[in-house]
Amino acid sequence: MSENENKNPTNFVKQIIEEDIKNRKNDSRVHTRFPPEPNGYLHIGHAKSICLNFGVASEYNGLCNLRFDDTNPTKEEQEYVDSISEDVRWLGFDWEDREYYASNYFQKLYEYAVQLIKAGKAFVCDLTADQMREYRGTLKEPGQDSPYRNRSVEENIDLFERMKNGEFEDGSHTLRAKIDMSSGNINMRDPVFYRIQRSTHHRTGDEWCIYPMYDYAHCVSDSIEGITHSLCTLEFEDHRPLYDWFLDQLNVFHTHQIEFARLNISHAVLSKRKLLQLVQENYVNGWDDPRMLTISGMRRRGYTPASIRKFCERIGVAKADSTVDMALLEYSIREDLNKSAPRVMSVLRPLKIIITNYPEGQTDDLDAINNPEDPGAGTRKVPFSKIIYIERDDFMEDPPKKFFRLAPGREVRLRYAYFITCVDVVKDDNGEVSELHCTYDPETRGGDAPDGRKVKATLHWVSDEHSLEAEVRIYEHLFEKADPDNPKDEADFKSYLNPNSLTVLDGCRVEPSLAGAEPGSRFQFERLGYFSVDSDSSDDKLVFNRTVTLKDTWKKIQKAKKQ
RNA sequence: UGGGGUGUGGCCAAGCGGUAAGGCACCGGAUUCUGGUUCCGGCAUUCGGGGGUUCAAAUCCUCCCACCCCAGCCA
Repeated sequence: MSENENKNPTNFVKQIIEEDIKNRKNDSRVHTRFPPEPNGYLHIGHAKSICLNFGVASEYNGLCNLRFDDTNPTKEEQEYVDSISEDVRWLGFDWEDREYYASNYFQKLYEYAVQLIKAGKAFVCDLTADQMREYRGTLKEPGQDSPYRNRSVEENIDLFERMKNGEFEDGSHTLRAKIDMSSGNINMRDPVFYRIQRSTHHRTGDEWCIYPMYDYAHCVSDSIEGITHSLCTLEFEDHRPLYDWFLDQLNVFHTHQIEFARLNISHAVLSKRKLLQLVQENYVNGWDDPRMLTISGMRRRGYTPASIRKFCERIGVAKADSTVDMALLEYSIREDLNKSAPRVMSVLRPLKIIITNYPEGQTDDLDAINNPEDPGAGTRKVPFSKIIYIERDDFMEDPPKKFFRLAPGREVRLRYAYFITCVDVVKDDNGEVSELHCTYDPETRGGDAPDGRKVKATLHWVSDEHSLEAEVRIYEHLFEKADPDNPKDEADFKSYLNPNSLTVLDGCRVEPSLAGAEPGSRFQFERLGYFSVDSDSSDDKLVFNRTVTLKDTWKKIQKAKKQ
């Protein structure tokens, strides 16, 4: 890693904050918040926001709150607040006792609304949703004032109180801000900020039948919590005038809203709506399906919190719409696991080898290094015997020029074990290679030839008698197309789903040291990739997820040849 | 002339008037008991386009072009 990458990268948000600190704005205090709506699971895009909010807070000796933006009881559930809390914590961030809910402020929000009515800045409107849409105008034409816009303060107060008391039907009345129906910014055309909605809230139960809307609740919540910098995504840019309007009218602490570009990743879909669709229509197996870029999916897949944080640091924070290459995410997890994951040998598609000159019934315990990147990780013993398995891909009967691995008559090294030479190829009735007969050179025990002769390849292997059976789940990109949700595309994003995104390999063989491996633990299967033990794994049956492959130069050469 | 934004290599992204950081990807080459890792080298005479200001412009001005967001009683 270059010296330059280690330097804490700058971005426009930090620049604003640094300027504010310099100018002693808010007494140079920095206080942010991560404000998820508990209506879905967190994904890598949220991780960007989490890292940004908690990151700048800690960098400038400030604080970051976790605040659930729970103003719409029809969509929100406790299940989601639990999963969100777990995910933020897992990512490595601590909000201490500052876990807040917009719903904590419902009473205060109500009182502020009354204050706005008294100031002549809000009115109760009887228009139906359809009527309101007509009065709103269009993008290019101004709207028209509601016929209820000029009700007296007294009448508005009375009506609003009765709304709260449940005297009206859902949707029959709204509380609206009195701003400007001809504004070019539609958000300023007398926006609704309270609606009647009789549904049970996951925290306040049936205490309220009116609920504040985002534009009102969010800015006031920020203000109540003393948030200095309210970071949100670009689509809220034209809500900022309304955000500012409420705080100005209320004359309360004024938080500064700053917008940044949301994250997109190639070969993936990141909107909550689309993720929900994949889950509900069973294109994936739940929110934590390892193919999903949800935090829970990535956790199950084997991603580390550090690798996700590093990824978020690398992609930067800016205002330009962008799509980050999935390769960068994969690089980030490889980089982390290369340093930390214990190495182990596993054979995914076994090809049997009989070492013809190896004594029957003998076992050889060979020393293997646990992690060449970490000398402190020590060594372990790996048993060798007469019958072993190697990867089918590591043998070719008629090898092309650059194939270095095993072939008839050729000698290769078995990692940490012996040099072997292929002397015979046995085929089944279909002409498929069913087993190989090889001889080994006892002099090469440990992997080096005393006479100094070299081999071109080192293969991983596993002993038939000692290895454990395992299921391995191989994942590829969920989408074949780099930009499955291109808005200009006529086709549905689901038509770009990769049919090979999941391949379940049964009958894989793993080395015995993996017995009892805990779910969630991560390993490098030498020469193959990084794998983690799935939550479905048990002592009876080990189940691994492939987190990511190793970089594969051989595969690249093959691909280049085909084209 | 509806409003609000954004355009720097294939993908991100620094740059803030002094002559294009960095990462990923890609292409070499060295080391290697993982075709991994590591290392070394290459990769924008040019910053959406045109004009202008200036000794000097990706940075300032101006016109144009492209793309994104907004018409929920969602967030």
